[in-house]
Amino acid sequence: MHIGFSESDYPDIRGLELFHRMEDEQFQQLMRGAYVQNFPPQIELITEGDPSDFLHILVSGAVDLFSEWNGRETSLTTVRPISTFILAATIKDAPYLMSARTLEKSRIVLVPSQDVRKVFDNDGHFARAIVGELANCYRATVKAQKDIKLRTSLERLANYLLRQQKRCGDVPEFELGFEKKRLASLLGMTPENLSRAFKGLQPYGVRVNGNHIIITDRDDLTKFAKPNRLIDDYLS
Amino acid sequence: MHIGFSESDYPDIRGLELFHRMEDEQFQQLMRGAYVQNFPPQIELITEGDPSDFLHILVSGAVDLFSEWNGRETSLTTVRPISTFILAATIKDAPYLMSARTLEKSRIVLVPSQDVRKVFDNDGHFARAIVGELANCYRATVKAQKDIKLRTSLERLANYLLRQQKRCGDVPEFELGFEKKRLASLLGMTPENLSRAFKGLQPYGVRVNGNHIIITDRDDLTKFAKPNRLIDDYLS
DNA sequence: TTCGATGCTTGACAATTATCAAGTGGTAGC
DNA sequence: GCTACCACTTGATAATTGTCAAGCATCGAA
Repeated sequence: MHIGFSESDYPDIRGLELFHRMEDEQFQQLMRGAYVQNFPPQIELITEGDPSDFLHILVSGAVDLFSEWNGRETSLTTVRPISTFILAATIKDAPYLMSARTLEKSRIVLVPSQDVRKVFDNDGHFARAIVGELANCYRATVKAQKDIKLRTSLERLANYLLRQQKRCGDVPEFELGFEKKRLASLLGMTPENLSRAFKGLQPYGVRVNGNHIIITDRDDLTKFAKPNRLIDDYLS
Repeated sequence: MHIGFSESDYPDIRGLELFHRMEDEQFQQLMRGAYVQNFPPQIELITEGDPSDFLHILVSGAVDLFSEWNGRETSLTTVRPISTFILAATIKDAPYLMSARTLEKSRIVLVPSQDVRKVFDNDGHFARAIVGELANCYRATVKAQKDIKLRTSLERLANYLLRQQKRCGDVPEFELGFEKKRLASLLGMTPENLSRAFKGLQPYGVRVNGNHIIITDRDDLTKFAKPNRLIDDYLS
């Protein structure tokens, strides 16, 4: 499973906002201790509560961040390339708050947390870039909290569909980004409830066929969903 | 309402983790443009969606961060002295995601966001301190998300009581930190449901009299609440 | 091909939570 | 004192969501 670091990954990683403006020397230092692994699907990469030994950078594939308590489990977010995850735990040298598992075959760069903290202490550009990244993460979770506290599951699904539609280029037909089981977990509901929620959106012009979605009357759905930029916009 | 900056606030603010290690000159630059205001209770300081013109530092009093959507409202967190709020919006120069209102008479330092960003660009210590602060905020919201997605309202209340008990020094009798109406909102439930939830915890040794709580059998309550450090601990 | 596993759906039912309406008690202001 | 207001509670009811069980379809392995 373990593979030596390939320099072909360098440009992609260097291009990340997080590493873009840092000193070349510092970047090299980070990469020196780093290595790459390819993981098959459904591998648990991280278990919540463990010490954060590595900053993870997802180069390709997809990773689910989830959490468990008292026998229940919920998905909190999905990481897509190219981006880092569990940055906050790395910086704070604190235990992971979420577990992580691959959804697909994934290529992941592992940077020792110790190195990240060291470079963070020495490189102001890097520190500032981390601020940007953390602020984004923070604001994303605040939006997620608003979504779940202010909306019913039907409303959350409707807004998810509109967001996904936008991500797919505002076309009337598109694919659901996830397995329905996981979408349900992300939206904070059971698969059964999701199944019924799709039916509940039929009157608003939502047609479902497996993972294929057709939105026949976008205005109608929007009127129901009432999307809000302070909850649903990726930017800002 | 407006009062000129009093230097008596300096030491308190300087003592904040956020400002502690920054260059003295930079700190002075921040404070030069800052000013202090005293607000009565129930004043809306910030409206979500507005541009973030000031970093707020709560010197005394208490502030509620909340959000609205489609006629509904929910409290997301409470700020207590001495700490900053809406740091992420300030740094990103992005609109506020939450509104803020005073709960009590509050003394607040307002630092122009522009100045914060300028000093942030120049002072590596400040940038690093901001990282620490943001990471804390991020991890706090992740915990809140887990709390609400993995627990029923009864479980959330039970765990809140245990947290509050610990905050009050692990004594069997203590005061609820909030108006019940607000606590309900923080816990993501209606006041009626909270009222019934308190009754639901009676079998586990919870006695309520107004804002005064007595926990007669802490072990029993703990057995029910199943507190978890990855959700309920302030640190880590 | 068959088998078993898994994801999804559906129905029946139960638990949880919200809504609406009414009532209590306290408090601030007249 | 009284009155109006507000937080809180309680009961009745409804909406939402979850649980359990069963069935169907798909897929991959034997």
